[in-house]
Amino acid sequence: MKVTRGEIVAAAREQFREKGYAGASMQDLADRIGLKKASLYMRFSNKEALVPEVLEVLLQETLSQAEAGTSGAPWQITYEKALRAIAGNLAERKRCVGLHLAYGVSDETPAAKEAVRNFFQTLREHLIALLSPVMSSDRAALVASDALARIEGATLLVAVFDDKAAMERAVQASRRDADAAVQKAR
Amino acid sequence: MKVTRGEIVAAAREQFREKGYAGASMQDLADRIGLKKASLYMRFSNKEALVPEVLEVLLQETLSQAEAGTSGAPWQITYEKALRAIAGNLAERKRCVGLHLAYGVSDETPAAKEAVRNFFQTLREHLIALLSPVMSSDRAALVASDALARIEGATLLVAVFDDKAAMERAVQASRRDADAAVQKAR
DNA sequence: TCAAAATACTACCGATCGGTCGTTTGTAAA
DNA sequence: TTTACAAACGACCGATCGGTAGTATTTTGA
Repeated sequence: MKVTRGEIVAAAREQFREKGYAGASMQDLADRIGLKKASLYMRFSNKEALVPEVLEVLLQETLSQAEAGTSGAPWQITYEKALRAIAGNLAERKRCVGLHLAYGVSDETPAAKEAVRNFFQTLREHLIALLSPVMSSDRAALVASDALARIEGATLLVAVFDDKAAMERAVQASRRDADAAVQKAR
Repeated sequence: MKVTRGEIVAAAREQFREKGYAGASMQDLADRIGLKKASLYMRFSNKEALVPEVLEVLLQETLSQAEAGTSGAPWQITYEKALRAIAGNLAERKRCVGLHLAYGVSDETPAAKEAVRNFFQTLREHLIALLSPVMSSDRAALVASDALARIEGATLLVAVFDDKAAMERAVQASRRDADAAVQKAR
């Protein structure tokens, strides 16, 4: 007895990753964690309520990976580590939870939609904060946005062609972009 | 009377774009084109069968836009036009059909999965063909793949933040990447 | 002109969807 | 040992899912 909230969220994360928001079912999720559907609804009032918590866990995991042991390191190292944290599980698991949810939520699920927006906004701001010390904040915003797009886009090649090298290239290229932006600003 | 196959495919394309594979329903699709569901099944034997035709239309549309009036133009112009054709409807419509389908299909829909693969492979090969005259085919493959990833990734920013400028930056940056690859090879 | 082929219809199928009902079980404080 | 409450349960809801059987209507070609 007693399935933890964390276990539910972790399983929901896998379901969303594999099947997207529409494709994931509460019955399936309940089965995976060894609960009956009615019991699952005890813990989460509806399907949409899973989304913010899944993204919150994913965000914390990503940010903690990004910040692990980077104190005092030069900005290039810290930035690349952050990119790699975002790229993280994407290449292994073949699909990106965030992107799958970004496409899956709509105006019919406003809470989920806002959660997705906050998730990516926080990621973006994290990257911007790493770049701001070495370039103007306007430029940092563009470089960070493009890095995010590049990494998320690489998940397409991973998903469709199993091309994991594309993800590594996206990380490296994004780091070089940041370097170039610093050079140009001088 | 008599709804054309093209009208069905066009409507299916919109549904897949907006709701993804799992989220789109045959009943909804039938309603939009003014048919009863059973009549829709007369024309397409199942939901999965819609996918290859939707992608085929999208592919032809993209390639014809890419090739329109580019005979004799320098490769940079032709390449950028192709990138812009791919980027095309993405920015307006907020979501990319190809990417939404790429994430939505699974091993349970093998025909659809293969169609998605073929779609992106053909797009990629088209870009590679444009770059091959001016760089090694290995390098062309990498540059083209990264351009595709970049543009598809930009759809995330368009979808989540309504950041259409990100798409334009992705196109411009991809063209510059190709230029740089040519310079480096000399 | 007339029959066959194509197209569309009504009506229905079993399965599953998200979600809720009333009830029982386990656990921990009083 | 009683009490109280979260957690889990079986059974069920109306709606919708993808898909099909049988029939009517339109288009077409000989």
